[in-house]
Amino acid sequence: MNAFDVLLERGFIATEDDGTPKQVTDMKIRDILEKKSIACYIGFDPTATSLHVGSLVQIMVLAHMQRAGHRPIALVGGGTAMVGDPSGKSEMRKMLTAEDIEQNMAGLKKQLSRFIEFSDDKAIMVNNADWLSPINYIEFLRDYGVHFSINRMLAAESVKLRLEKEQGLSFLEFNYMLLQAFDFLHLIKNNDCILQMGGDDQWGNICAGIDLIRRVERKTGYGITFPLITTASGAKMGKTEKGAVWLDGDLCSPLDYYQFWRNADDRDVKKFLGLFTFLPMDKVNELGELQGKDINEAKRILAFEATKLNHGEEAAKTAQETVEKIWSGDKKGADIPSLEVESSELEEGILAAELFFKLNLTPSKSEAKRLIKKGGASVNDERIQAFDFKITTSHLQEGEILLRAGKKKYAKVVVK
RNA sequence: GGUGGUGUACCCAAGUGGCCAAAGGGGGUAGACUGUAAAUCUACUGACGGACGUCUUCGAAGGUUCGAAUCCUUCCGCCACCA
Repeated sequence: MNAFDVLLERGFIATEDDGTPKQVTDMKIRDILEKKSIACYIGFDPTATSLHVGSLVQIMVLAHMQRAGHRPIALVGGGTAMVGDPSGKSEMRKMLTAEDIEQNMAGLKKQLSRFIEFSDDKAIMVNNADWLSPINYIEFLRDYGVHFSINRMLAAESVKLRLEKEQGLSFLEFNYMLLQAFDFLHLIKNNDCILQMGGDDQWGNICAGIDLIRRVERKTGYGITFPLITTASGAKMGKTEKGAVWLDGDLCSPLDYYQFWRNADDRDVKKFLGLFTFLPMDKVNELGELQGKDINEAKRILAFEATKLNHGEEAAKTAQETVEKIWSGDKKGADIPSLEVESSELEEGILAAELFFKLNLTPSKSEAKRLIKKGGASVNDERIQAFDFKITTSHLQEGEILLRAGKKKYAKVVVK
């Protein structure tokens, strides 16, 4: 099957009610993907040291492309990150220093490598700062500025939105579109990259690139965008204030990562299986049919597969075992966060709230006390009643003490 | 450059001298109910302290006042119109 149909089938590409694909600049791209091997790209912003699950759609798309025999290019917006994309944002983005960007890029490559094979240039990562930085303003205006129509740019949805809102739009941000268009032009010239993809907030930028390519190179570029994935409850995926679900294991442990998927909304399970695993579609459909509590089996598989992709099979197995041990009531030796304490300390008794805080079960001691008051904290699965409850050696069970915050977060204390 | 407006906690948004750690909503967390789901109901949601106490917070720095998010001064950011 060609890459286009794969993406379509797995739910990456939005469709009309009758099933015809939306957000594709030209359906010819389907035939092209069928008949030959091409290079395609997606841009990532190096705004943090880690990507989070919000970028996973883009990553998976590149991975599917590679599997179908195409060559993915991950473009890191090292140059454009210094400008800021107005698309979809109500605020101006903070600008980053070159050092920040450098550091972030390294993180991104590491993470992308888990999904995409970069060896032998089967995929490449490029930084648009390489060609954007040397640009000379006058030359750029003369050579490319002539090709951009302000009228057309103003009509772009992303720009229109900002103009309507009271935030307005600075000239700096307005230029983002030109730079991104230039990226595409650069890649089609130097890497034969004829396809750009991205989130659907990138539609206008992608079209601008295609336009520019037609005018300058007399070639045809193609674009496909993907709808923003929201959870069934309407929230943007993986972007909770406190816990953006990062791909980096240091920022979000494999265990938490596993649990994130395990706790997916019923209504999202089928969609997620298609988007975020490589399971064959008949398997996905089969799992998607499950109803009622049987759907937990599908979530189990989703969590495992998703974790495997990001953290590797070993980590996924460990996470799954740990979680299932805990839920089956067997908490001994589970691989959960732990803290060592001196036995003398424990003999005197340690404030439970203190331990909850130290084990990151709560962000502060106050929060821990609140949790206890709410009845959400327990020691060895017994609810703590008093906010100044002390934990002592009497709570030791086979050398450890199990702490639990809420239903799902566990940690343990062990004696040195 | 001129005029007017605006800057509040994770986000949106009230608040124009004390009753403001700051209404309301969203989000988040917890409890009940369940299927580690959803929906619903309830509670919590600055930090620290044995909960009535202290400290830090309302763009920044100063000032007036017994007392300021609220008044004054300067500065910074953003917005709109004019030029």
